[in-house]
Amino acid sequence: MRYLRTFELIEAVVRAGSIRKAAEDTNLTASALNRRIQAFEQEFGWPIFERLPRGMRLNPAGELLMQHIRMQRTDLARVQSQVADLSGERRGHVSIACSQALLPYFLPQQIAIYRAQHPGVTFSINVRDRAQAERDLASYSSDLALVFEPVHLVEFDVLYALPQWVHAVYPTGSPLGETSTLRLRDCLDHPLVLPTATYGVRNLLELAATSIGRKLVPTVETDSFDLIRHYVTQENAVGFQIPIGLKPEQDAGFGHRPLADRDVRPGQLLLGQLKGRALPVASAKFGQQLVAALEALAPKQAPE
Amino acid sequence: MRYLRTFELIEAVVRAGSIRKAAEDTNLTASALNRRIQAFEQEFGWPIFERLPRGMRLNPAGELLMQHIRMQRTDLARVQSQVADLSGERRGHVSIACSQALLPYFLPQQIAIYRAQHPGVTFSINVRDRAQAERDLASYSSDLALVFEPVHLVEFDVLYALPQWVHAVYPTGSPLGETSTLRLRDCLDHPLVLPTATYGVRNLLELAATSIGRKLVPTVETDSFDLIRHYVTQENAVGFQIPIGLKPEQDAGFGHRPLADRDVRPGQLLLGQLKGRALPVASAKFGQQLVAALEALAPKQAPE
DNA sequence: CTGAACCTGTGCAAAAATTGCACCGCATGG
DNA sequence: CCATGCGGTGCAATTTTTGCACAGGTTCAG
Repeated sequence: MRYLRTFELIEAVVRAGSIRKAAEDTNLTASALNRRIQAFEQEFGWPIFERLPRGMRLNPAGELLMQHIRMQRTDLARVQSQVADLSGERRGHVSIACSQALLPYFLPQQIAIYRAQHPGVTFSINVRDRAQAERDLASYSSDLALVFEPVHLVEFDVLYALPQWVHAVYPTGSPLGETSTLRLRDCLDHPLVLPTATYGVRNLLELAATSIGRKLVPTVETDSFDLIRHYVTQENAVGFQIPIGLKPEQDAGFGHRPLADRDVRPGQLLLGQLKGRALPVASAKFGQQLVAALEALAPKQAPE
Repeated sequence: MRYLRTFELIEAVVRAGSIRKAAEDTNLTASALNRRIQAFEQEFGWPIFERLPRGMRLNPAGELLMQHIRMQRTDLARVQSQVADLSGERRGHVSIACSQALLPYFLPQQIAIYRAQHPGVTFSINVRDRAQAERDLASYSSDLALVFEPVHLVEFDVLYALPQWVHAVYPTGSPLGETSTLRLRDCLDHPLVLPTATYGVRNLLELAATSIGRKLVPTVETDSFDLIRHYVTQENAVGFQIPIGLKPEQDAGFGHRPLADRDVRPGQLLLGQLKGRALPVASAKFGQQLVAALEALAPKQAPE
């Protein structure tokens, strides 16, 4: 959009940190770019950049303006998407900030279902921990967030909350698969493969361990859920995940089952958006589909 | 703002209804304006105007866009006002859609108080009936609304609700001033000076009259509260108003007192804004002052 | 202390976009 | 049926934006 050029240039300067670098990125001369920034500041009424000997940095006024710019851009996208929708064709783009657990089965399936009906819609999936996901929403860089046990919840509008019991993952044939109920203390006798502290599963486990007077000593600590799943088969270890990231049936090589309710409280997988924001049509509709899909998942996943 | 020029031009065309007329208003040639509109439509991706033999009219896509334009413009104003505020000086503009009853005493006083502290802030006061006031908020043409008994209340965020008992206004010396409690039936024996049906006071009175099996037959019906006040002294008539528009003490020529609670239910004077909208600093602060002022008014105005 | 490497900012001419003018085709309404 | 008012277009004039060269300043390494 031509009339948004000034905003693009401002953003380029913010990103690059100096006019000269931004000028390269935007295929302009530093002088031309410089004058556009100056012209804008004059119209706006206040400087929006601090001039430092090493470049430019947003001042508080500029920060406020940037928020407006981001908001205004995404709102224009929303309008365009609504217009496209009333022209019959649904086009558009859905961006989701989500937890790793959604990657193997849930999201690929849901996206495929949606795209079967609306092939014009594209997706971007950004893997974020729960804190980053909320920041993504706030900066309008994602439309939807699907995360486990988010932290702040301010400015977060919950569209659906799905309870998720933490599952233990163990190699096939492990004694952990035998007992009538799986207790946390039984797991702690095995080598532990744990997610790092930024993850909700780890948090729930730490709480649970503390309350039975034990400590979690991870043999392997990782931010890859994939690694957790695959490591347990190597060393008769035990890993932990939420069931939405696992196949319902036992997989070749490893099995999984929920930990006892009284040991580890269930967490919540939350689908949400930025509070008060009107989403583009495609994102809103995909959100609705996700709600329906999560709803269908809800009762079945309660432990026996 | 230079970069908003395209939007201004679009708005001009919408207002004027044709490119040629809009061209005059904007000091442009029809051809230049025409090409800017066409260029925008191409960038936007869809036409936003219907070409009629007699001019241009927004199509549905255009309506959506206009909403975005209005929103974006007022949000920019908000940002500028916030920036001004963090520069220490408070500048800005407050626009209020309000009922007539606020004009004689309440608003002038409140505005004066506010301006004493912030002389840089200007005001526009738009007298609107309750339905219009809400439309004003929705189209971003007013920041705040202060109205009696609004109708829809969707998209309306209530900042404060002040109960208001309908008062009868009568000439000094009228028997209506004598009784221990003022009943509606006593008023109905006098010639009635009533506001038109768009007003909340009329609405409350109609409801009350119906419930005691009477009908309101106005001698004078008007949309001027001023006329109501002044007419009663001419013909020993009785008018009705809410107390916020009346001096607490009896005025020269006429008196007023609340109608009995059981006859006419009290209405609500509502201060509100558009739901979910972030107001400019000046408007937000003035809103806070109004809330405080209304709060201070609340207990004293309950009838004995 | 010095010179290279950054940075923002400015005068001026070249390039690009916008505009005004004249005009076309078309529907409408007296 | 013709005058009027409408949106749209080719082309030249005009305004705006840009690139180039360069000024003035700070930082940092040697």
